[in-house]
Amino acid sequence: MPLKTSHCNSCLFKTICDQTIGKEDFDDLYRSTTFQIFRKGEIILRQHMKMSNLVFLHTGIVKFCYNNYGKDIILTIDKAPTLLGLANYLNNNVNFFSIIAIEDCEGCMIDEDVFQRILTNNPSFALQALNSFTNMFRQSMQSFISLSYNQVQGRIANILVFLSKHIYESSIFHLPLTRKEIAQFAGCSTENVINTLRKFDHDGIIRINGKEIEILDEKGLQLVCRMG
Amino acid sequence: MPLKTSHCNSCLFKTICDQTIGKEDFDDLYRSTTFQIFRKGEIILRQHMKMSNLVFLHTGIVKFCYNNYGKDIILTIDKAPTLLGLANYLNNNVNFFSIIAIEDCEGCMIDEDVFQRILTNNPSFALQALNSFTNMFRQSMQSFISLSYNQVQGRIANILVFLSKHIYESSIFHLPLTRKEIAQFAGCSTENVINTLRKFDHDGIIRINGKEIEILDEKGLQLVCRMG
DNA sequence: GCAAAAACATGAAATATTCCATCTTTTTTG
DNA sequence: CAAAAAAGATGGAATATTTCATGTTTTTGC
Repeated sequence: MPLKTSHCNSCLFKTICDQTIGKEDFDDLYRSTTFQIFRKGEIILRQHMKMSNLVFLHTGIVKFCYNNYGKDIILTIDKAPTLLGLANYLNNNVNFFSIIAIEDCEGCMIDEDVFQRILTNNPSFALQALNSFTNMFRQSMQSFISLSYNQVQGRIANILVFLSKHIYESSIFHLPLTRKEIAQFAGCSTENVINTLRKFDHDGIIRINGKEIEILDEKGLQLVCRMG
Repeated sequence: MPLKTSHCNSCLFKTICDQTIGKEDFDDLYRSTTFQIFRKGEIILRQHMKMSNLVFLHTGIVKFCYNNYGKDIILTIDKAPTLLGLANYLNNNVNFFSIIAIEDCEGCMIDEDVFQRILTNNPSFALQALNSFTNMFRQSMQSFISLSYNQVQGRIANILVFLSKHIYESSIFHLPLTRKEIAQFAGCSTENVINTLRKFDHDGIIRINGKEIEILDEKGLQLVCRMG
């Protein structure tokens, strides 16, 4: 595995581990990992499957998908660097949702048994993991609130702000999702997404050029998040 | 504190602690707790406040409330016995949401510093706490999905099933919430709640008598949860 | 590069939902 | 206990949203 070795010295996960677990524990973990490339659309973790891995994502963007009686919905979106599978791991190892690459990704598969042993032996590592989980929980909660108690305009505005702030950290970005996927994220019809984006464009809040989106009036968009 | 002492031998929280932390740690915890009664409507933990307590709820039912720009929404409902404040504790001690008694409650306030020390020293206790947190997360996730991707009928059906299965464990129960609160839970207007409940009654799925609700056709209700 | 598929787009009809006005019933409070 | 307040209920108008039908553009796979 030449790829694995070439990355390992500068790996962020290693940096975190260096601060929280001993060299021996890390070497254990290291031996258990395998480097992996996921192509756009590939399933990294599959809903309902028993899993024996966590994945530390080095590069790329993923979506958290839940299939509800045949209907796909998107719970949230996350980007590297991040540890994937923690919520599932805590759910008796049964994947509560699927995690799917929405652009090409690189990650290291971490053996679940080794992870568990380290978690149990290193409170500070466990606390770090807990913290990461809490952040995801908070993010989900925000989506939850936006989705439940806003109308479609507000939900889509929230999604745009989320993508801009948390995923791309830029006011201009290339949409990684189709209109249909945004609809699955916003919990509305595809047509409604198209019309709403177009309306935002007409109102001068954003500028659309195919999948390229630029937020022109952030204050205006924030207003729609609250009021819409 | 006579009330405190009289309960402590049979306390569930003590039973859990006995399995995961040593006597010395528990005595520490014990000395830090104070017994407290919360009347219906009282705020147990207040959103945005820095808190220095967790609460182990012995009896009663509570709602998790989030105030979003002046609009109150209900995230979920929980009943004793349960540990309250874990999500907030993990969120840098800043209360992410409020927890409010919807009927009279009894609980023990647990000092946050003592809790933290025990959490750090006892991996199995931490894992237990983590597990409790995961359950709450899963519950929130279910609400989230129901709320986002169902229409009002489905959401209200889900709420009825949730109250019946997880809170009252009976097909007949006394609604602890007003129609307005159900609306805050379901993310819709009060009128819509009233009409929908009435429709369920007309359809013979439930029977309403004021705040008394009986689920007559559970299969039918489950169907509405999925399709509605 | 071309054919097929998927994504994007638009408008109109059907449906769901809220908002508002008004009334009755129940609960709270002094 | 009576008055006031809150909750529950109802109907209609206004608004939001979906569904469907249809056409255009872009992407995908051989």
